[in-house]
Amino acid sequence: MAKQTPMMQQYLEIKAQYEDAFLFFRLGDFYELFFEDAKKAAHELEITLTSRGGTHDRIPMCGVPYHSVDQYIQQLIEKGYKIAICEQVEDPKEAKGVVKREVVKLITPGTVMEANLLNDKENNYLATVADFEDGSFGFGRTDLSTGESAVTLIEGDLNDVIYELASISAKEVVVSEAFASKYEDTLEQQLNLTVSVEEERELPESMEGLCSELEQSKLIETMAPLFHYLIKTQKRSLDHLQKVTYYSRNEYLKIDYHSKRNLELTETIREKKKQGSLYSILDKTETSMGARLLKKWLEQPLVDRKKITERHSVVQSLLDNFFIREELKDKLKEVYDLERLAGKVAYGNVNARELVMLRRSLHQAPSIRIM
DNA sequence: GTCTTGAGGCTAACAT
DNA sequence: ATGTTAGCATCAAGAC
Repeated sequence: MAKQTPMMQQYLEIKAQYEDAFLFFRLGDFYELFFEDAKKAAHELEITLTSRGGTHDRIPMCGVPYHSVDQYIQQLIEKGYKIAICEQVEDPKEAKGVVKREVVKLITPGTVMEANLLNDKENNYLATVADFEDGSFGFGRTDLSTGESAVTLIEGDLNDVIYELASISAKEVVVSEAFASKYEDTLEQQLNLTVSVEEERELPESMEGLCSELEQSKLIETMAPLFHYLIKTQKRSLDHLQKVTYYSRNEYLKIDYHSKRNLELTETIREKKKQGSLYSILDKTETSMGARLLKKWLEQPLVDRKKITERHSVVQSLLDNFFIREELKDKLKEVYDLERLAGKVAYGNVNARELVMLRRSLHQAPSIRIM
């Protein structure tokens, strides 16, 4: 390969660390992509592929201005790609030679934090699968935007794993290299999700507290790679993550994929539209948190009689008490997405408008609690 | 409405 | 040797 300019050397060094992601390389007012990234991105995003350099050996390039980068990120995330955002980390006026640059965050389908890329009414799950020597699987999930995590064991085959991944609509799954080489194609094609590899299997010290309620070592081993992946990709505070909860797959009714589709619980069969689904008819929720909970209830019906009765009696008491119900509705209208707001605060990318939303929401909390 | 320009880094090519 | 300039993705603001 021909000798590169200083900036291209810098680019290649950084790119080598993020082989599996599009590297958005900040250059002045633009994020630029080079080489194969440029060719692929130009094709996916339908933008012009150009080049830079001299008259010979020009380097393929495409780019977008910083103020409209979000829409392009969104397109790539929706297609399941990962993106590394590389910023200029010193003042160009002070810099001698090329300005220092660093990857400041990795955006992947399962770790998106930007509100405009997330659907309010749906969780955005990053899953993880561990395969144990006895043939069983560990299955875990985290929604980075709300901070919730849950884990279970699967005594079954790969189809049961696929069922679990499909039932939470996981966007991305963290697995070992060995697992990926065996099943990556199946997972990507059947479930349309992004597969990420993480080898580290020891639980990070900073995450021990989150796993304090897990009693079996298999459960902790399942979650460890997922937490490593989060630390590696996010480069930020993960303080808003809540304790990992254990659930048994027997708590919920198993509905096979085809039945679920035919019941049109959350989307219609032919158009995959929400409108017309059972969920869209039942959804009278006032908050995003409520909408996500309702969806969970529909997709994972309870089987334990006692729990079902409990849930019914709560619903019944609200049905019977018109005034309390209406008052509660009014108060909840003032409540914004607390789960995700908390995440943004811990994460350090909260803005003023969102802080005002947080204040209004918390203001309602005491009176709601009394009811 | 349509056309032109500049936004900010970096570099190749041309000018002194 | 050192200095100046043209170009280069898209988008929004300004000119017409």
